[in-house]
Amino acid sequence: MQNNELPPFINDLDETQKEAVLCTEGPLMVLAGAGSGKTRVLTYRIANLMFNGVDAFNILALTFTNKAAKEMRARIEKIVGPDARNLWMGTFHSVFAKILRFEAEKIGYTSNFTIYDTDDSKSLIKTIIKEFNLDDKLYKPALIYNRISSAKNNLIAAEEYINMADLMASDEANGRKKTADIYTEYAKRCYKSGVMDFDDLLMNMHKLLKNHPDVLNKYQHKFKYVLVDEYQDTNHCQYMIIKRLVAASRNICVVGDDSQSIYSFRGANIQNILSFSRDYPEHNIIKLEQNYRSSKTIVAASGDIISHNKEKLEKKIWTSNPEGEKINIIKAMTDSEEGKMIANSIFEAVSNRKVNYSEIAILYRTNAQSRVFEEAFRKISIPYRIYGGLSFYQRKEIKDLIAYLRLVVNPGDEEALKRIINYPTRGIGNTTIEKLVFIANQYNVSIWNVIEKANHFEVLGAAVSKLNNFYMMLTNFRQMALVKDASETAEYVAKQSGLLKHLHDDKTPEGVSRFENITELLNGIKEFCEDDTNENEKNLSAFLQDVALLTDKDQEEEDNSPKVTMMTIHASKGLEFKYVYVVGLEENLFPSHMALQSRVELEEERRLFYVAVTRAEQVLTLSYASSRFRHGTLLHCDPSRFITEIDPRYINSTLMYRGKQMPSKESIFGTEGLGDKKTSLTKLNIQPAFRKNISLNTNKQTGEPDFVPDDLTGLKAGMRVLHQRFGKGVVQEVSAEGINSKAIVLFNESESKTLVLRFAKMKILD
DNA sequence: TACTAAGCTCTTTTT
DNA sequence: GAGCTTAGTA
Repeated sequence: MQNNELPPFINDLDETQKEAVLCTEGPLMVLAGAGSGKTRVLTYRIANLMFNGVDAFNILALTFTNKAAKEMRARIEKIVGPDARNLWMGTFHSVFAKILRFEAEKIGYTSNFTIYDTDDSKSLIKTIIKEFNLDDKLYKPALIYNRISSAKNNLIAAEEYINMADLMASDEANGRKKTADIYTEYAKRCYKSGVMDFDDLLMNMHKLLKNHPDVLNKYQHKFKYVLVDEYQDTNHCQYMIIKRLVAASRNICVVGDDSQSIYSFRGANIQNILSFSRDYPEHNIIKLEQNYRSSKTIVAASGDIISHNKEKLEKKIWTSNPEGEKINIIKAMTDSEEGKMIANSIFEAVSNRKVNYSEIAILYRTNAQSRVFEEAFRKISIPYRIYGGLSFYQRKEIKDLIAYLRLVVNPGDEEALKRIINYPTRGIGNTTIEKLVFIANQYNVSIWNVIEKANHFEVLGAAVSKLNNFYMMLTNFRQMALVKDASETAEYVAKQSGLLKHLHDDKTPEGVSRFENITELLNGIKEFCEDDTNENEKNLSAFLQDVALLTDKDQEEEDNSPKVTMMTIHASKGLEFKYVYVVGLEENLFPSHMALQSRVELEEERRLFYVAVTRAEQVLTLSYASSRFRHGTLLHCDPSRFITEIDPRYINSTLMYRGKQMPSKESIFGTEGLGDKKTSLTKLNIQPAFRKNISLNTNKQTGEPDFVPDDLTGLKAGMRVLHQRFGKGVVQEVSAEGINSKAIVLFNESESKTLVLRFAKMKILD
């Protein structure tokens, strides 16, 4: 660095933040508590490097989401100008994909490799399991995928897996001793197809640096300063790549918060942050402990929560913000009542307290929980936006066109080929495809190679001419791609493949929307080609790489009207809202029943709760339901243990209960209920017999559900009913109208049950 | 071969 | 509630 002047923008920072920005040389770990201005420090740090004469090309900043990278780049650009465009900034996956495409030949790929998403990977694994004649009940594709993924994240290649005694032993113990063979075949098939999965992008990057000293040397000198965001979420593979990259310069700055490590299921290793000091003995540690985001109450409550964890680094988070309101707790009878109560609470906040919809967020543990809130919000017209779930790029029609494009770039792409070889239908049925796969495996070539030589295989019979047509169509597309840009090629492919016509002919509402989505994708490709803010190439290959690594959160919102945000807690990381509702706080749901096996897992759930709570700036509301319809069964639920872990001093004593204010604290903190840590998963006895004759499918022609309980129209509180199993009862409350409505019914003057009307065969007596 | 209805299973979080 | 498989029909 040439000059040591202080940049003018430095005065925007507090003393510790300044320190973190100015300490540019050598290893630095910034432990940044929630709301402590972590992004600010990162952006200013990069700006300061550039201010002091470091070339943008020599700075590498790695993040976990595209959004974080994009935002940071925009903020830096505001400070230092357009030079910020030259920064190497992006997600681990996208930066490494870019480098790998450039260095592909070194590891036996071409720069036209395509990327398998999770679905593609699982589908291939499933195929392999079938080919191996293994029991797919034992060898579940998702399970094997996770096993392979975590091996890759730990830098264990297929050929090494067999030598890992502990892995092999645990596979053997689970009766899945062929896992190693599946991994080997999977890796072979991906390589043969010229394809990388998400984990390969990391593992191959590591392989590249490890086996090619010249390449390592090149990037070590290129990236003079390396910054890593959310360091607590890095896995072993990412950790090793970083370690190699900075070995020469040792200018590594990691920013993270061990209390917010919530991705261990994806291989994240909290040890990476806990042992930074051991890896870099000459390091500095700076702790950002002032929270600028939340009220004193919320900061104190969150500190309370995290103090229950054993594994953590010492931090004292404090704030000079006002005391703020106490935390509200909402207890509902059922999940749909929970939705209704929160909808009312939001309605109240917006109309009486002048809160904007966009300042409100609903956070939940699982995506499936969004449904009840959607229903409740729609009923009283609260605008909302759901993040996660099925994203644009996961829709069938989008994946179909993308599959065509992937095949154009890389005809070896097996999953893409299987997806569209007979879509729209062109008479190449399952039997033919099976034959193709069989031949391909026999000759150890790709399916595409077999199609190329289809004439040589008599077994293919009448299908040969159809395969020839398919081959010619695709060859035509490939030639097109050589001379035209991504946009024109895509349009041509959409038309000539028959995909566009096929969707156009479908006049059902879904069909129309599918057609619109394809049009939108084509527009998106056009924009990609016309976009001159990034320096990237505009060919199909570059576009596909972008798309493969895109997530729902990265999508631009077309309509900017204020909306309530709904998302999983995982997706909420890095965001903040004035009003936050953390919902579904029930034992076995949050903490998840999957995480109750060990202390370590429970601590991660607690960190997740910590993340949720610390998203809130001013008002925090926690809610739970005492019964919930989950996985096809109505369950009795106990409140989450996390609620009891908050000091009652921070909790509002006027509690909401079924829409009314309840003065008593005892109903929450009394003897029954919360204090009791025992979990119960009592199934209310809705016998399978009642579901026997009820099909959950909707009729495709009319869109109507197959079964509607005709006796129950107009069911209201006070009515006497006869239930097939429980006998006579009195309706206490009906939650909503329509097919999914639930009724609380009192049977035998004592036993109250919440019934989903769809499943409850009852008669109205009066 | 293509399509559909019915039946079965599984169900946390995601770059 | 969704995805997948199977069986049956066009």
